[in-house]
Amino acid sequence: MLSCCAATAGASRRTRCIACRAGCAWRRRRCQVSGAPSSQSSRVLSAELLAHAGRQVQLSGWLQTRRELGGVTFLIVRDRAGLAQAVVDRPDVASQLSGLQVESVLQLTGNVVAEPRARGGAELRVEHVEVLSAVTEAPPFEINRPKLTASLDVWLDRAAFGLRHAEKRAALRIGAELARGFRKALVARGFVEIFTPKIVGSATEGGANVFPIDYFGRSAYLAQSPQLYKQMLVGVHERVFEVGPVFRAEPHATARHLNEYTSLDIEFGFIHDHRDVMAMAEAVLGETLAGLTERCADDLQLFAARVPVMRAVPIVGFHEAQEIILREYGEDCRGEPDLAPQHERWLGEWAQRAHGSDFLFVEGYPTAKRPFYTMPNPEQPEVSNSFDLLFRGLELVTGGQREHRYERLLAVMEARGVPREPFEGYLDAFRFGMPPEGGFAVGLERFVAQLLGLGNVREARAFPRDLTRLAP
RNA sequence: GGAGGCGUGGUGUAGUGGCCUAACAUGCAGCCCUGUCAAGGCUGAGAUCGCGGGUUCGAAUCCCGUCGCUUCCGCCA
Repeated sequence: MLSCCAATAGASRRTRCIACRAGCAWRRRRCQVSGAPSSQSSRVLSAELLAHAGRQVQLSGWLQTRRELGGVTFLIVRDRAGLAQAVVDRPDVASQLSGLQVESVLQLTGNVVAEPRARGGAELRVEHVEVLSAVTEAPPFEINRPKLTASLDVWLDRAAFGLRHAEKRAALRIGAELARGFRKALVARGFVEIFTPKIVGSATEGGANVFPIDYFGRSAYLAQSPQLYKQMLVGVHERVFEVGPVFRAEPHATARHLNEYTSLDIEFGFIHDHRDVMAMAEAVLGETLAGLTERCADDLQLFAARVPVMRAVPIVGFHEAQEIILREYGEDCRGEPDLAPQHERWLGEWAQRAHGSDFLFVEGYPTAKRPFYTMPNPEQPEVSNSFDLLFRGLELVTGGQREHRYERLLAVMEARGVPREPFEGYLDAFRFGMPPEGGFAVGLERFVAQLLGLGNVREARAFPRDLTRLAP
């Protein structure tokens, strides 16, 4: 029952700890697992309990479960590293616990005993209890069960409490780990992390609606994408990425949309065409997923999640995709400028069946359906050098090559009726030298949701913003 | 913006014209229990069935309105 971080850290270093009392060989050193400095406390984490057998320690955490059997009471304590069992058989200690509900925060002192009957192989025989936070109100729903029974709406309204459930914690850790792995893979490839403004003066891309805000009396918007800024920064760093929030004001109410989500964005120069961007997406996301398997084994197991191997992802052209839908599923969407969600689900199913792949690249969407900065195919301008990456039938990534030629960019903007004035700052990037470039964006919460098989993206975000939910 | 589904103790569900004085599980409270690990046993409290109107001898149940939630579509990651 280890979290991602503690699992790997604990496996190789768990015996080194100054936290224990006299007799410990590692005294005066900093605990490598808990990070506790020698002067602070003698706290031991749940995952470290067995390594401290025979010693007196402090175990602190939330009271996850209490099982009273008359003369003996079992306490399951939760801390950041997992769960540990503590046993109370002294009436004076037991009386201190009366009236306390689950989630009370306790600091337990006692001896660690190796005990095969306890989960984790050891338990704490409690001699002293310090109540750090007494909870006397019965919780709104049960969070100490393997499955959370409360409905999405109910637990999200009490998210500060509901997120403590094992599956919710695990889903958030998976998201954190995906972001971490993404950063690591990109830094290794020479990308610089950037932080672009989330308050912007103009509604950049069009398409998606934006949230207007008041900016010292001027109208401004919450950024719907770092797109334009990351492109400008390609002119600065050549390779850039950002992990940050984006805001979409579309009034949609579906299981796959959020009005605020985390976008994993990259953009880089000196490419030949969008195929280079696809190759980068495959390499970076593949590496991110591979790291996840070893770092989050326990969390993944909670969901019985199968982590896909991302290698040689099949690529189909947009029109080819429509032909496949017609041939395999009998619906003729050829003429339509985009793929509907049902089409993407079919394509995901087909990719699994025909290629054994959880992923599918669809390239060459109609230029007219893509934003103005999209690079058209030089042979067929009505087809763009763009792509989507479907993950188990859901649009996870959008990317492509961008128009880097200043004069062409101006011409496209003119033809599409995009006003030049608000984009002068953007255009400077191209006026003063921009290599052929491209990039992509990944929806983090969608990634987590698809990976874990969550029914709703909202479950992949701590405090989701949707059509009606603005708090907590 | 459009379409469908669902609102019943704290939570999750059953009940879809009279058998409902509303059931079950879990949680909560009390009692019993020294090896539990979704602990077990006994007892108890807890819901005017989202709200308003209507049909009917009779409504949790049917109809209308309204509010809330949810899913799908449009759009997107």
